[in-house]
Amino acid sequence: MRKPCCDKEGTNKGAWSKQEDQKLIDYIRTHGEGCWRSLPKAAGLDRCGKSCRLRWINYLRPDIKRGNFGQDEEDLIIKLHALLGNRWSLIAGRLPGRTDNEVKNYWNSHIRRKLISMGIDPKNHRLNQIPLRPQPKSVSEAATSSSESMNHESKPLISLGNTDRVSDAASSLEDEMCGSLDLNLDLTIAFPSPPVALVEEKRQSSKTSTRAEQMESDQPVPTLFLF
DNA sequence: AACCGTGTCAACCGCGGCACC
DNA sequence: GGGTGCCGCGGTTGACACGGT
Repeated sequence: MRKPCCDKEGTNKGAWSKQEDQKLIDYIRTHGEGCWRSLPKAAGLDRCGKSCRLRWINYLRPDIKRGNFGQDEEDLIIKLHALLGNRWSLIAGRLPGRTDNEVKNYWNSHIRRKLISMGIDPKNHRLNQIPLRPQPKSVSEAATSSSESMNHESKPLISLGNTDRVSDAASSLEDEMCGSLDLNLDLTIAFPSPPVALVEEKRQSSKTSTRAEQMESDQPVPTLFLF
């Protein structure tokens, strides 16, 4: 029997106050991330470690990019979702400054609806009915239709079956890569907006590194990688 | 102005994976 | 090899905002 992640009694829940945010920020600035379980006590917060981690990652981290998603970001999400399924953390890893939660929310509230209205099944990116608007005009619509065209005929880009499980997506991805799909997609996790010093350090070392490593470190915009 | 339906998004919950002993 | 603890992920919930009637 798994123990609950924290003592549910005596821990705050719900929205974070400014004071709580400040405590968390101060603590992480001083001690760095990690040890989430012991962090709340050390930082003087009546929260469980998970809650602290989530708050930091999704909201307080200094490199978070807030605000609306750009068209290029939306296109990228659609393409990555077609390849990876609901692996939001991997998708978010390709969108600097975006969190998995934000990507997931944006997908569920905007993109999913959009695809459905176009007659596209958001689970497998397959055209499952006559689109309401016959001639797509926006970039994302074009992106989606290009996914279709990349995919020869109307075969789903990823065959997710009934469950939309990620392992299926991953194996299908492998199949696709072995097949004729010519996408140069590196799926290793990229840290969103690493500290400048780190980037510089990596740049220096990349002079002697392999081409793959160079590509990994020199990717300012994910779309460069994809397309 | 009040009510209701819908959309959005921050936060929670439970589970799986991994590391350590 | 099995048990335990922690972290991270994805699904879900619930509060709030907003627009329509």
